[in-house]
Amino acid sequence: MVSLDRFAVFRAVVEDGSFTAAAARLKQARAAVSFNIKQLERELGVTLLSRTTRRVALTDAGQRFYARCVRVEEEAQAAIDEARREHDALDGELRITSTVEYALEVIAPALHVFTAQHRALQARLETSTAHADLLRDRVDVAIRLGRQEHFEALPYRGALLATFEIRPVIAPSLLAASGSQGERTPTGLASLPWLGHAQLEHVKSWNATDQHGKTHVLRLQDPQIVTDNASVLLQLARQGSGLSLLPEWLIRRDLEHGTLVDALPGYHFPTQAVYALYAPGSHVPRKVRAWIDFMKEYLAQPRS
Amino acid sequence: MVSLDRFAVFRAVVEDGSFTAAAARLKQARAAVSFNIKQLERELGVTLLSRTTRRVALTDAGQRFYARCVRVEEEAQAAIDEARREHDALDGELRITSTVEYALEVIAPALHVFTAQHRALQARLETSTAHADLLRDRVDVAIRLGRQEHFEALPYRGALLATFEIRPVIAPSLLAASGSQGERTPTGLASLPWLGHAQLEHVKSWNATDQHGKTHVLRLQDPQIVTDNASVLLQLARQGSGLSLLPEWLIRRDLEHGTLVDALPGYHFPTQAVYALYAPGSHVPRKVRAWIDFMKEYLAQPRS
DNA sequence: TTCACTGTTCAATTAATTTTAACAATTGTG
DNA sequence: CACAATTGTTAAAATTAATTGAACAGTGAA
Repeated sequence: MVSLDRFAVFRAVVEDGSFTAAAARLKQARAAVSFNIKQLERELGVTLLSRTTRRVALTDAGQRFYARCVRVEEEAQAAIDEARREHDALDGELRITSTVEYALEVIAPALHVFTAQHRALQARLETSTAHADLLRDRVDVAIRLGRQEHFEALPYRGALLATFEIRPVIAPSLLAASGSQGERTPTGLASLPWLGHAQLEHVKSWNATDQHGKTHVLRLQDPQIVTDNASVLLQLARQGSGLSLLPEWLIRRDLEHGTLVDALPGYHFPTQAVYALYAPGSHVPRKVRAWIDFMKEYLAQPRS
Repeated sequence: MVSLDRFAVFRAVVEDGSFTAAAARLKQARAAVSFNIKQLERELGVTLLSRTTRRVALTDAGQRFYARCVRVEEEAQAAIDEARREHDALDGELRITSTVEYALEVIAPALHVFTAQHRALQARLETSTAHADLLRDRVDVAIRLGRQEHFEALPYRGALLATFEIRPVIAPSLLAASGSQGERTPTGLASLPWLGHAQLEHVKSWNATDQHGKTHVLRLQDPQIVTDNASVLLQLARQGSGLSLLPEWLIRRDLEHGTLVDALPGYHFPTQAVYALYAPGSHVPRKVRAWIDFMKEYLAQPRS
């Protein structure tokens, strides 16, 4: 009913003392100021400014209304400023979700560096297997792993942070004990026991590419053990329970320590993506942007 | 830059939980709500509502902004309500100006009755000879006396309260002492001493109309005494210093007491107007309207 | 799956605002 | 005292902005 936008015009007239001066300040034609004041008075049903062609004076009602106007405008400006400040702020809470394993192996160390750079930020890292509803759970960024195509269909915005490979790994003891005596070729692995991941159980073969770009199909037996937990899979692999395909970031230390060895060195497996998903909307909060940019850079440089 | 009118739309969405419900409450199309929210977010540069087609959720910034919005709207509503209340109120101050004589004889007794009817009103009656600038002096109503045409040119709005006559009066002693021995006719008065009013000094003749509607021209001598003050004129008349033309409201009691007598009973003089001038503007405060209406009624009934 | 319902988009319509220019009223200046 | 300058208002035109209605794509429940 009453347009609040005219408050600013009224305020300008009062403060500048004339319609002309107010128009100059507002960078509008005098007629526009006149129109707005008239409309405001009509909407209120009250005369705010007594005016002849030469003098403008506040009425009683106008006097009080002016004081109110100032307060309204101050409150409004505070609201606007706060929204923008919050948007541009590198403080407050940053809520992140990821899988347990990735959180443990990658996010946690990364967060250690990130929060050291931005001490005003409080990170809240939630690990969940279920894919959370970003909106319902008020999550700022969800780190998801998988094939790129898989995320492009989601109703979120996503940024590709990095890619990684799934590597076939095996305990040295199992490799030594196998009949093929350390033969690390596609055919040599076919007879080894296989540890399956629940989400990939149906995949009985993997495409591996050699140095020359030639594709080899690695056919697998039915797995003897299947689990949905990558950590369990890793543990089983360490124990020599079988050959397992695991993301490179999960097995980095085992490879360094020799507790696991690469079962097909020189061959490449299809890359997986690390995606950061965040709520749609044209304006991304600065802390979200900062975290994503940081992670891109962090994941680009090789880990020590 | 930022339109405050969209705050209400945002608030409705938050409170109703969906764009559709908000649109229903605001009696608008869903598209309008969508448009307004998008504009608001664009103007702020901040995403306030995370939304998929199925769920709407506040962002951090949106959460805080909502709280601010409520305050802004409350302040604005208070401003609007106060302005309207003040406009419709019969309290506060009512500032009136008039000439000293009219204030003394008419306004003061009238105000006595008026303020008794509206005890919350505080009247401030300022008597001034100079015609005040209504706007500069913040006068609500100026009571002015004179010819009707005189006020229609002013940049104020005016209401005709009443009309009155100027009467020629004379002290009985002077009338008795005059040669014509009480002859109260136009010709009989011509030789009497004349008391002039400064504003009317140049007028040497008056048109008087008898009962039959016939106009007589009353030719006067040069006045021996001239003053700009009606009270002084009255006092001089009482003393028998001369014949004087005075407004009927000023001489009412003198005529009753016989300290003055009408010099031309049965003849009529051109009527003068009592005008109430008030500040222009389409909306007249209720207290001003009440005072003017009261005065019209008050002046219409014969004084005791 | 299908269905009902969500928020968004688009083009067309409608409404609102702004401007330009002319005007009447008023003040200060020469 | 007339003149020029300036004020707020007005009217019509031009411009912008907002709103609508319909079609759409995504979502969740039966």
